[in-house]
Amino acid sequence: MPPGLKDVAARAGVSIKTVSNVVNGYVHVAPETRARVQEAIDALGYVPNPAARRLRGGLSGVIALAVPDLRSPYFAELAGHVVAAAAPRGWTVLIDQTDGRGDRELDLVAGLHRHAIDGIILSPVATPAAELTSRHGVPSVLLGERNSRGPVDHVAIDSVAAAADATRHLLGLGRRRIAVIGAPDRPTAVTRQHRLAGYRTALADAGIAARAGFAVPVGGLHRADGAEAMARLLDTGARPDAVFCCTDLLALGAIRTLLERDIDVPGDVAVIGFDNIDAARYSMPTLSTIDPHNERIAQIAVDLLGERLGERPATAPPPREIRVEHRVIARESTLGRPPRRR
Amino acid sequence: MPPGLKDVAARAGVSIKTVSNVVNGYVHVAPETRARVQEAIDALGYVPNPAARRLRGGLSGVIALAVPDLRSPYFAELAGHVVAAAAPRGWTVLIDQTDGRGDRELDLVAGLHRHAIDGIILSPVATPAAELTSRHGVPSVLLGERNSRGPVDHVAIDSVAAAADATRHLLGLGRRRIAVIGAPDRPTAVTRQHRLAGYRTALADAGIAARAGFAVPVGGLHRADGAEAMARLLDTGARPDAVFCCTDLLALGAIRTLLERDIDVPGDVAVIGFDNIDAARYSMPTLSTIDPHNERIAQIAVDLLGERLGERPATAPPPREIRVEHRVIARESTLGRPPRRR
DNA sequence: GCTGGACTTTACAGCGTTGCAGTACTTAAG
DNA sequence: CTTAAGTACTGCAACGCTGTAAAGTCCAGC
Repeated sequence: MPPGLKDVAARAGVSIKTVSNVVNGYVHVAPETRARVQEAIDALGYVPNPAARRLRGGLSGVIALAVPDLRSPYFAELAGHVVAAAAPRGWTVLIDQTDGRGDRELDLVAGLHRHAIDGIILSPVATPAAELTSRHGVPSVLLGERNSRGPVDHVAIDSVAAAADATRHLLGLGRRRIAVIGAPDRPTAVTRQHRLAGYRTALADAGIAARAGFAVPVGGLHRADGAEAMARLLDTGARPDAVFCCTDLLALGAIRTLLERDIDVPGDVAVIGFDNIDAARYSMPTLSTIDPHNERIAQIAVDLLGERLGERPATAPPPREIRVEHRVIARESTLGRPPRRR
Repeated sequence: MPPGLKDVAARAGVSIKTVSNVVNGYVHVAPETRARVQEAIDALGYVPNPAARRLRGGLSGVIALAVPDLRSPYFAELAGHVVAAAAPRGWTVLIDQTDGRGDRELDLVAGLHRHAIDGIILSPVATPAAELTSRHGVPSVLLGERNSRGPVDHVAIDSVAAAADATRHLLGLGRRRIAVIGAPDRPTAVTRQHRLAGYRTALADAGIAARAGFAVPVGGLHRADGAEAMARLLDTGARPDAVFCCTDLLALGAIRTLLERDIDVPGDVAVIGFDNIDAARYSMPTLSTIDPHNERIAQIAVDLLGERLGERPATAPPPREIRVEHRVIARESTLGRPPRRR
């Protein structure tokens, strides 16, 4: 049985509360007493019991992160950043996989784990922000694109503008027959709707009419979906000279199809993705993309939670909307490879 | 303030304990009473407080998973499988990133979060199994290759045999000048030592002498390390006709360097990796590799924890060693591309 | 010496839950 | 009719911790 304050107190010859005071850094403890207590703590290997602290009304030091699927690199990297950002505060992160299911997202924000966690960072894909109320809920931060203001804090890039920037990058290279892979296949796919909107905006601004069949919907966001969508596009006889893919994974799949058919990237078709996952830096060719600064987003999300935890619910300021800058990262899949060496 | 048993009891007109009995499925509750209590639970949105349960000596429904870094696809995918395997049991997973630091690994097994979690699944990279004692620790399961029996349950493939199989696959294709990328750069890198040993065994069995300089050490296991190691190998003037890489990420980096130098894969150099991460199925060329059946490993690890949680510590059986079958997955990076179509 | 104040330590209650012990009733067995 | 066994429910205590209140200690200043 692990030791508690009781055991430490007995060993140090003081009251339970004095040990508690030492553990919590209360100032009015005699140095000599503090030393004796500390010695007992070390000797017994005492660790405070967060369950008891939590029960007492305190914080547990655990926050939740809800993502659709860790097996997707984008969310895995995001999760890694969140865990890393939480560590310096002594927080650990509990992971929920929502599988993109709206009911799971709602349950979580409604407070499914409310007793176990101090706050939740949610990367929702299926639920409109306005519906994400937190009844008995815990402090929440939403990540990613949302089309309406919700009742909780929100951190994201301007997804429409980013998609437009990606498209303009292709336009700037002289491409005019620009397709898009990853059009939404259902109305709840908010993120993809934004990206499609940005694509359309950029084309319209350049005075280019949208071509029928150049917006290819996908059923999922996996490499396989990108590969399959690209094949479908080519099989219609379409011959784009550039493709904007709504995620890097789609782009990597699309490139795979292009190369299999001996279509040069970027010679024949330039490809740009979105997310700047790690794999984009090492693919062949390396993938141009939009960098949403996930590390910064993770840090801000953790900081926002940190602020909320320090607030009285009564005096809490209204939900905040934080906009993070994105940037276009131009790599080989649009610029081409540098001169070869051997 | 979220409702507790007290509130539910008041609403249903029964005692606190009866509500507790309903929540826990105690059999001797009259159907009519049960229905009334259930109605109150639903109306108030009652959720049991795991902190209180835990304090009372019960289980919290939270397990920990310790991995070096979620931003590495191998561990991210593993984590995804663990979270998915835990979900049907109603467990949530708390993620610790150890950064490959032995002290963190030791702290965790020693019971750093002992009060918050019911068990821990650890994927250690820096600590010999024998040192992973759990003093006040919680039920633990170790994943991955270990060179000595430890005091806790352990699930892994036979890493030496798997590396030998990978090397034999290259030998079977007629390759004789086989290099290895990812030799350990320090003695604690147990996993890589095993894989190097398997490589050497296979070569020796085939009567091939090890060449000096054909075992390239790496400082990390990232794509960049693989790319850099491959460049280093080629810059020495070595001309291998095959490379066994200790991880898929190293292999993808190595392939990147080869292609940049116009060395055909697998025409000039066949490459095989290890891990079967998702990216290996979609790289260009697709990557041959060893599949360690991570999904199965995750499932077994969760099941082992489940068994341990149901046991009295006194009657607990001794640590188990579970061996999972691996298999060689031959793809384009060793077999070549199928005929092209357009 | 006495008062007041700062410093140091302590007792107690209660957070939400469940194991245990126990009460009150009902039914079956002897 | 008595006893035993079973069913339905309840009350209490304790898990480990910390906020509050309060008690005890010490010393400066009058």
